Amino acid sequence: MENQLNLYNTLSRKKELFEPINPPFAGMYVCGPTVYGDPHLGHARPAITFDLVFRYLLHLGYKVRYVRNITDVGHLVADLDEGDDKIAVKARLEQLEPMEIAQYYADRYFIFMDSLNVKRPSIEPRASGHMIEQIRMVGQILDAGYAYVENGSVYFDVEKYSKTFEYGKLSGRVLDDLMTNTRALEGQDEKHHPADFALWKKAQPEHIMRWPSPWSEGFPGWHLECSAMSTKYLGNYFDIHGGGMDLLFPHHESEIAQCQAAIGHESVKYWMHNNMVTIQGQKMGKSLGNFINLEEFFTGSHRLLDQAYSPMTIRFFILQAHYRSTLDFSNEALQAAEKGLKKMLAAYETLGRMIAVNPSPPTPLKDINPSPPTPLQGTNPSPPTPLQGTNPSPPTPLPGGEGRVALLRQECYSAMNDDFNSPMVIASLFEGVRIINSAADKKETLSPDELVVLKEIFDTFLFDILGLKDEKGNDQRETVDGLMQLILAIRQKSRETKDWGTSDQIRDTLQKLHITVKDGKEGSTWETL
RNA sequence: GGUUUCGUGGCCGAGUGGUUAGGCAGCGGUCUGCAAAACCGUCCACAGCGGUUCGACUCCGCUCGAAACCUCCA
Repeated sequence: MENQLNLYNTLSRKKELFEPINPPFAGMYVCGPTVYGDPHLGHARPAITFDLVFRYLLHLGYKVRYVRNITDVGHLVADLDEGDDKIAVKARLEQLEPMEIAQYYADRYFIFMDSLNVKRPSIEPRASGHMIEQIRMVGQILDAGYAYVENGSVYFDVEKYSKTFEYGKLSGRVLDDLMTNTRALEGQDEKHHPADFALWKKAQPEHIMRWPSPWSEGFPGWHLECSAMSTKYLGNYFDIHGGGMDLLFPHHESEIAQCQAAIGHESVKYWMHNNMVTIQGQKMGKSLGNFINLEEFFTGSHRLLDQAYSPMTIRFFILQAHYRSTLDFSNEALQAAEKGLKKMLAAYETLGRMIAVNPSPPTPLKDINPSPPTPLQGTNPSPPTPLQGTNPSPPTPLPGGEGRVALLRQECYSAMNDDFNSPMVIASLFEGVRIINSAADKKETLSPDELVVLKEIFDTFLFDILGLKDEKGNDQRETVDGLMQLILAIRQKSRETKDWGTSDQIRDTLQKLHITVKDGKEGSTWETL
């Protein structure tokens, strides 16, 4: 009962019990990037948010098909004197094929998302590769009578649609307001109603991205690709559709209308939206000069950044806030996240040493090392546990799960089941950190079984579900570890003879190599920065 | 102007009608050859004004402020 997943459905504005349409399968579609520029913070948040959802659904045992599109056709440009395509504009500026631009930035997107340990979705379809599907959907909407052709372009008839259906139900818009508040835009006189939107646009002569269609040489409208590709890969009715809150209107609103018109019913059961990112309380925008892309975060090469922040610091920071809250980036906040994550990972290492010293009876350990990002995933990634009907229960707990340690695990599940509350999970894990460190200090005792359960909790939640990982290189780990044991043994000897000169020289030299020696009651340990 | 989401301590951020969030920073201790790390304790709070209630930070209303969308963007 308590282990049932609840998620916030934007459509109902309530948390709802997650009941997949076809268990054990779960389908999720998320609006991906328009690949005409380098990935920035605004790309990281939805990617990580829905990566968390993806990972948790997998953990619960669902067979998840996660579809995230690549928009390589581009959207219309802001200054509408042109009505141009973003990718096309960039292509003209840089004297490149549009597809060359799209390929370059798609590759960049993948690289940066990989570094953030975002799992690759099951399918990443491209808009340009689904022209046939989009054209067919335009035809379906025309056949249903909810669109009209004007001068080679096709528009969705919002006014007619709203006589039968509720256009605006997702975003809370009222059509009358839209009518009065929509700006009269140049070149839009083909529309019968200001709220109508394009399904197909006839290309002007200067347009370089164009495809043939029954109506004109042109390109698909803004919202069509998501409707066409989501239903193609997930069926006419699927579980979750996600994206940023900024897409609520008009994008997702129009998707609902398109599917209703083309298919005869809505296609999405649960709508999920992540909130936005601000930088020092301000919106992030190119015009404000506070637009920081991910490469600049990772290298620290932006005037607003005091230092570089690693991908895992960014990820941890994003997960420390609930996905439906706005998130404010500042150096102070990022540095706090960096330290917190380091403390967490250090405790995990401590835990590993305690288990090595204190072996428990032969209990099978699973996933000793957090798995690196899976290179490629099939359409149906295999779940970690057997399926158990509509509401799979979490994996069978290891023995020894009693008292505070078992409580921790329960808290983690409760938090995740309450609309993916990752900040609560992290708070619980920090309680685990406290327990581990206290035990290491001999201020508390942990049974071998408890140690194993703690490790299982960290492996499951910190690494598998939150998707964090230790960024320290593992290449020559054993060699370095052996060398360090030797060095620390020599230093220990010099300390026993009160040869502080030697012992301090070792410590200080190691510090210069970014290795910190930590002296404790039971001897010394070390860690890298 | 409209729609939506918010306003929590020095900073970031959870949560709840009456009971400790958590992280970072600060302060006091323990430990230490010195330090670091770690542990323990501790200070600082719920934008403002009304209302409902035995009791509100939590519910309702208003005010002020912020962000997103309404126009390209996550």
